[in-house]
Amino acid sequence: MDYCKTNDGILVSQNDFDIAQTLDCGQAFRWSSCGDGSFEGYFLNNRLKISETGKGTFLFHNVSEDEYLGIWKNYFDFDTDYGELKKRFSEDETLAKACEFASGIRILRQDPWETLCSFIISQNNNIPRIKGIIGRLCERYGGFPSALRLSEETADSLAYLRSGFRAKYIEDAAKKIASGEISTGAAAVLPLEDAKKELMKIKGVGPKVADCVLLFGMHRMDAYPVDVWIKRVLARFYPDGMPQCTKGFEGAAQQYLFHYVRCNPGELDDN
DNA sequence: TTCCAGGCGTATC
DNA sequence: GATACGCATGGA
Repeated sequence: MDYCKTNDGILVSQNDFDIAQTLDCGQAFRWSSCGDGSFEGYFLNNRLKISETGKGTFLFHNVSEDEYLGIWKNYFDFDTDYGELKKRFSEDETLAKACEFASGIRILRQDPWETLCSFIISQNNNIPRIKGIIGRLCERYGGFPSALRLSEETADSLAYLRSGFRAKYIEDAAKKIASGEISTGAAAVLPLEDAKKELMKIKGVGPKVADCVLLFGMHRMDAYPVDVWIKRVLARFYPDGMPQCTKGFEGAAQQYLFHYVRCNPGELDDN
């Protein structure tokens, strides 16, 4: 048993997991630090406070056993062996450093629609402002709005978000998902390139956002988003593409690298 | 003031 | 298919 019930919630023993590294590495935008190492946030409309009470031991505050097993265990991807992944990745020198730098990153299993909407907002934007826009969105609707609810809006009625040119993209995404014209469920089982093409029928969804949705919202570990930071990593270390040891799990490797170079931009310098 | 931010749509060649 | 440029907003 890797968890037990306590009066305060569920206590979980888990390797290869760091709360801040996982929730604050640019894959999710609805979590905030409590300042003491704990984080509070949401998956859909399920609220959670999570703390590390000892090395490798985590408290899911005021969570029932059913909620832990039915929601959070899956959200944090506790059934995937990231130790094994990191072992494979570490055949590569740069990846070895990245995995060691933030060894507790896990790829969250987020909601496809929320992830789609969030990464549309993320384009040509910075993380604090992305969080601000999503925060205003959730405040307005008392939680992250469904595609159906948002499909009633227009770019003009979304002006309160102050999301700039992205408002018309949010409108298009909401309408295409709500109508069923685009189905994330259908895209999930397509070959990677076909799934990307399907998502890219939405205005404001290009290759990078599509990969983010596939990786962070549909857990397609073979999808790896190439943003400005990963472009720099590829140019500096992998001119011929991601190394062979990442095959099938390029997305996870990408996330270790992304976090590593964002925190250590000097590693990109030639020397 | 200017530059930049987990890009993309459009025009142009 | 490749490349250049504009885009809303706000923080550094």
